[in-house]
Amino acid sequence: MALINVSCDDCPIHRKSIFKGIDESDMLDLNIKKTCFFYRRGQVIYYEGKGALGIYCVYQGKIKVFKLGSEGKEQIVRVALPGELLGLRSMISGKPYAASATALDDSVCCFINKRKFFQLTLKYPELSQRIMLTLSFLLEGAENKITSLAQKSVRERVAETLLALDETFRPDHSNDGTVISLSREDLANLVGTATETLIRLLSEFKHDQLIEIRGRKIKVLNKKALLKIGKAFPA
Amino acid sequence: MALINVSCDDCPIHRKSIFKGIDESDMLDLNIKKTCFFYRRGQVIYYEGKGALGIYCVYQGKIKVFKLGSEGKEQIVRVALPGELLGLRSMISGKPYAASATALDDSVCCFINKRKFFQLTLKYPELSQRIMLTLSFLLEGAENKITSLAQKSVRERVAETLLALDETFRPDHSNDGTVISLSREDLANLVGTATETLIRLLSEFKHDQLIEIRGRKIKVLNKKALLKIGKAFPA
DNA sequence: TTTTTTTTCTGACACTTGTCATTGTTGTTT
DNA sequence: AAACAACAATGACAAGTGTCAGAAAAAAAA
Repeated sequence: MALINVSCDDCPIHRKSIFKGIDESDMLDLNIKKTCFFYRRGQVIYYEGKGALGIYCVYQGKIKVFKLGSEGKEQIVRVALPGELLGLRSMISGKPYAASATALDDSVCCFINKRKFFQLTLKYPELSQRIMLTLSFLLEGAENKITSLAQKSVRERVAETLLALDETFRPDHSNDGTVISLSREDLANLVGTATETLIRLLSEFKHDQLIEIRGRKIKVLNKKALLKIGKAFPA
Repeated sequence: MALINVSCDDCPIHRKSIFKGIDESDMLDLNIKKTCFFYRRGQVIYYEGKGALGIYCVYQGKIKVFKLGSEGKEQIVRVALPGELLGLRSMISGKPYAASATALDDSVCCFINKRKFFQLTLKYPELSQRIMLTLSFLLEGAENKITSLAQKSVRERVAETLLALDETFRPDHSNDGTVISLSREDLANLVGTATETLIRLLSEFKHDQLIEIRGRKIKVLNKKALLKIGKAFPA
């Protein structure tokens, strides 16, 4: 982890982030007050159990947010991409982080102080509104995941997860060429299964030409078939 | 379902609900504008997929909030008790309900119009704050449930769920005498397992004197042992 | 009450999934 | 480049869990 300097002006997403619509002057101030960090793959942004002093805004890269189960196994709760916030819930509740966050790729995250953030919410009511929307969105995703974990087979969940990742990791507006690059262990921890089981199912999907595997890179070839296996509705 | 008239003054929880701190006059107005419904056990408050016109505030009873899986099986996402809100997320996001809600006991819920509600949030910023807290709380619960479903055995989850219900259903300040009264099917749908499996585990726990079963009523006898089985941390 | 329906419970069995052990492969370091 | 470490893949096996079928018990209706 190292300090780095990136400007909100260059931020690829700030016009789409929850900060859109903020005055020029406040944006400049935010730009100065924030602290940006560069994280190499595998490095930790924050640990479960630690106190939250503010939020992180993902500027670049991919961040996995996970909880540790009673046996020490990671359960990935979500993967955060540029423009998304980390630690929102803990900042709001004032309680310690309920999950840890580490970088899946080399990443940059900007830290925004709690006080600064709450100042902005006071000035911009639409910011509060957008936070509620963000939380609602996360909650909906979490409840879908609960239903999936409780009722679907691992096979179904793997198909579902591959499709979701294919969608999430897709570069803007590109129609093809999405490549999922995660360790098998991370993928398994996202699906909620043992690494070996995940690998077996990937092999099966590969054999059936539903996906293409090159090292740790996975490419979805047959969405329709995966949709059917995952018993999911088309996005 | 039938119209009924209950007053916020008599509301057993309004001093603890998110509406605490609202002016007398606004409270009176809310009291008039709200619509209260009485639901007999099993009756529906709202259906997944329908549009949300406002929120419901639980006044009395127990409400199960559930999603339907791809095979039509219910997954209970949470059980809402007096003072809690139903449909908050859909009202905020403006999207259709992502879950259905039905009464587990004879219950009373008060409906508050979307417009009225947003009026109040504009006047009382602390209300927005409390909504965010509520959403954060729900999200934390959901993420814990994800980890539990992904990593724990059914046996562990049954123990965990029994303890959680014992806590949730406990009458205020009473130290003993909590009785869980749910159908086996609902319990199974809460735990995320087949009804038969749940019943077998209940029989086992009963045999080991961890719980007492009288019809559909379950009483926790040995919390410590259940905690150990559930690999949970003491509340 | 008696009858009917619903719910709970038990048994048998198959199959999905996790665990352990081993080998092959990829990528990193010296 | 060789040596090493990390990761990916496969096999064998046991245990947990879901499904189906049917009996017992409880609740609801007549």
